[in-house]
Amino acid sequence: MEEAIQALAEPRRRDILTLVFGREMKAGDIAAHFSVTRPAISQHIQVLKRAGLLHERRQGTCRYYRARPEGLEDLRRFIEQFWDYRLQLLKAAAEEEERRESAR
Amino acid sequence: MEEAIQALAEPRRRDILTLVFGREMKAGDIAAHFSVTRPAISQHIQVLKRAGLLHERRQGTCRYYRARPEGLEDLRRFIEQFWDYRLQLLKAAAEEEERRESAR
DNA sequence: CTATTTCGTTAGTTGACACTTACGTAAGTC
DNA sequence: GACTTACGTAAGTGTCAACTAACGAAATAG
Repeated sequence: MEEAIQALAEPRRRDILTLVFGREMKAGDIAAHFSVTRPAISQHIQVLKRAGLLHERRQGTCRYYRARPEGLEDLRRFIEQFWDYRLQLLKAAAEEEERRESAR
Repeated sequence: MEEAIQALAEPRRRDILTLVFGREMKAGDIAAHFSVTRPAISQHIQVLKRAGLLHERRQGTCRYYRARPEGLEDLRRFIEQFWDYRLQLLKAAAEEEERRESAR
């Protein structure tokens, strides 16, 4: 999870991930979407790959990438843990409200 | 969301958030849990607060903090979007498997 | 009012990281 | 073999952020 959240903390890497979400793209085509140089994007891709957030498929000299949602599993659990607590708070607040309603 | 994910990218800030998850704690007591200096923790707390991830309550000279799950809403949506896609892929794979089963 | 406690804030330093330029590599094409 | 295409990698640079030490502020105790 450490690597995944570090990878997502960079806005451009989130953009890359969104770009290859649900469809494969060549490294060069990905880089073409950004204003920074191609090596910069290549380095971002390596970070995402190392974090388990990208899947690579090689064909000839090209490398195709697509998002790999499984890499988000741990981070998702971390977030969801807090979110469930929020729902629990909301439920408790609603019940409190109901008690006050019926007490009138 | 930008501020939230930046805040969570730092391991110590995640530790702080976990520490005040479901219970209030004084700033000093939070700092006592870590090996770095108190000002360092204080700065982390400010980052978390600015990101909307912490709630502050002042009483006398003390400041009590607790996790504020609502601050995770946007980030949660971002993660969940990819996760839903994963479930969709799994479902498609299962149906494919079923088709091959019944075709035998 | 002075002293103490509990904090936040500022200044300065160090390390990490995103970037560019230059180079290396692997798979075709002629 | 030499050339091209589509990449990754290495070296060097500037920026930002996490930290410590020193200081400031606000509430309370005596």
